Amino acid sequence: MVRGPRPMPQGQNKTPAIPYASALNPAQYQAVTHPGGPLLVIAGAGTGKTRTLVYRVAYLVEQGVDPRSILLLTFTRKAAQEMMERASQILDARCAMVAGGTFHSFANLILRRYGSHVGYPASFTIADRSDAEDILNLIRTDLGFHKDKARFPKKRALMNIISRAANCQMSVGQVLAQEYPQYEALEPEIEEIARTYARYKEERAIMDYDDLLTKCRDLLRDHPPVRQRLSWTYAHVLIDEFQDTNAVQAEIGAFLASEHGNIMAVGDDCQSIYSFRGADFRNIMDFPKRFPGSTVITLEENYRSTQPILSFTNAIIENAREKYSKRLFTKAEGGAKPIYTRPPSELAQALYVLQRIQTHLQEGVPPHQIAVLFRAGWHSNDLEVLLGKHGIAFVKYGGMKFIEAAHIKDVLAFLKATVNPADTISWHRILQLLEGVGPVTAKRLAENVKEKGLESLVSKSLGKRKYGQSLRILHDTMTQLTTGGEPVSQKIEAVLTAYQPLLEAKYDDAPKRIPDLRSLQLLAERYENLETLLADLTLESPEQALARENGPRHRKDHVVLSTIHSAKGLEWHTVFIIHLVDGHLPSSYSLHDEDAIEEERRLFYVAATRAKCHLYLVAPKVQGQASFYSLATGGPSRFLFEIGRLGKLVRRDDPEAA
DNA sequence: TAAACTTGGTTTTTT
DNA sequence: ACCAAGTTTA
Repeated sequence: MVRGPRPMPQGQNKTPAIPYASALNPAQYQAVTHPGGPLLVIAGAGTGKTRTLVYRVAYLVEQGVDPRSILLLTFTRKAAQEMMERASQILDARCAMVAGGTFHSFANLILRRYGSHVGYPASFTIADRSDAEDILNLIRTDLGFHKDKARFPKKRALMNIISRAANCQMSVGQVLAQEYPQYEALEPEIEEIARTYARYKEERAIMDYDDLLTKCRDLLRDHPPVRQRLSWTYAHVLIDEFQDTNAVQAEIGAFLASEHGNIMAVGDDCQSIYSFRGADFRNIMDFPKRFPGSTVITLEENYRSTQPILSFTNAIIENAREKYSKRLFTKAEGGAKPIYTRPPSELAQALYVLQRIQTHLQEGVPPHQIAVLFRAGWHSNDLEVLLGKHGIAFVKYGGMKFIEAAHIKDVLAFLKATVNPADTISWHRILQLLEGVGPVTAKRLAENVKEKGLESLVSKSLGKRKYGQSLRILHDTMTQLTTGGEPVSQKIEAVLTAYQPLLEAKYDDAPKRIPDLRSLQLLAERYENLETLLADLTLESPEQALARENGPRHRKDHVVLSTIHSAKGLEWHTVFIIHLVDGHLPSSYSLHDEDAIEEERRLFYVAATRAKCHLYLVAPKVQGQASFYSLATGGPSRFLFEIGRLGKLVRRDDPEAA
């Protein structure tokens, strides 16, 4: 059963519908029309990386490859969606049938189907980061380590350690030695927590983000028939942002390509910014070793930025410790130098940005072509308030999310528990909403439900407790939800009815939260199946899903605020980089580690290369004494100092005069 | 045993 | 500013 590339009726016309040679430069053309076999495209910022992938998809489809057998793995689902849309525009609707998404969403799909091979039922639930941390916290308390004399890591640190071990393929001991020397003495205890955590999830059909990747890898590695079948299903594997994939993701890609070798990876070593998730920019260099016979193509012509911006970004990356193989150029001439400014305070910074945004809007720059970028979610707090006061609409990417709000998590816990009654961490959350039920009771009841089923909630001994009545109501709701076959929207309705009184009892600001529940309900109406809804909400930020839902028209009236990480792959006419101060960018956590500083520099590079026409570099003077929360030294970022010709590359702007 | 309150320690980026 | 742990009260 050979199911490799095969001709489709529509694809047999001999003259291509798309003039590839004139639409692409020679390097892009070579990548797009590559005959097959492993291909690595090193694509500098703004060199048409997305364009190349889009045309590659169209080319393959036009050649007669079944679109469903093309797998396009990207960093966000939005990116995959947009590429498929663009490919559909240049060729035809067949391109929308390409299988695309993130590694996590792909792994989710595969594991729903083949999970039994690695010990999971199709109805497993996914624990997002905070669920996973809650599980670790339960285990930590259970094992009693917090009572020890030495300070024991908190749930957040535990999660970081365990996740790093999974992503970097290391043992807990190795992670501790490398990254957390202060906890090295606690290795046996932390190991025990990690083991208990793994067992906890397996027994309850729960996966965390890392499990999706590692279990998918295990499935492909340990089950050759499944691997062969999937490899033939996906006859062409395309991976975007390859510099930010980690070892597990790279293995998944390799297994998928194992039968045919048609793997195309696109990335830029200078833009690797996810080492905290186990990505190593050196991986991209290993591609030709891993796939013998690889073709390597480098894209160096930049189509995004003006020459002054490009000169500046080239100067940033020139100071990287490892020298890179490419130098970007543009044929375009003219353009303004980046503007560097030093507002006297953080508030003055927000005011400056506000005024500049207003000016550009008056000049006719569309709001969605203006972006403000920063290192950490809270860096935009001042600006958000100010923009709100002046009636400038904005969307924010990164930072606190819709799905992380407590009331949304509550509702999702109800839904997860109906899909997977063994999901004790969701039950734990639900039960504590009831008056008179705290952590101890919740834990006991949750374990009872897992062992003995829903009926254990209405046993005689519990009926006498003061929360007996609430338990009966909960039991009835959940029984109805697990047995009834009604559509998703009705199930949500039932959950909201049960949850509303609990919400009102728990939160003083309940009226403010109710609209969010309606949004959730609206979002859910499109789904036929609860598992899919839950997986989508956990694997893609609803902000992005909603933005897509409301269409481009909605997005166009909003200025964009974004963390630099979330700005990956995007571009804007005008870009502000704020908090360009030592301690913020580079972040103070990175200052003691050379590799970490290198990554912060790449982060700055990614931010600056997002700009097409205008780039603002804003380094506020930090006022007041540094508290625990603001560790900035107040000096402008070292990355500015190290650029020797800074004075020639940027124009200074005196905010006092503005 | 839950809930309300005090105190002391921590700190980012994302699927 | 937030979270965990300890203390007090009901």
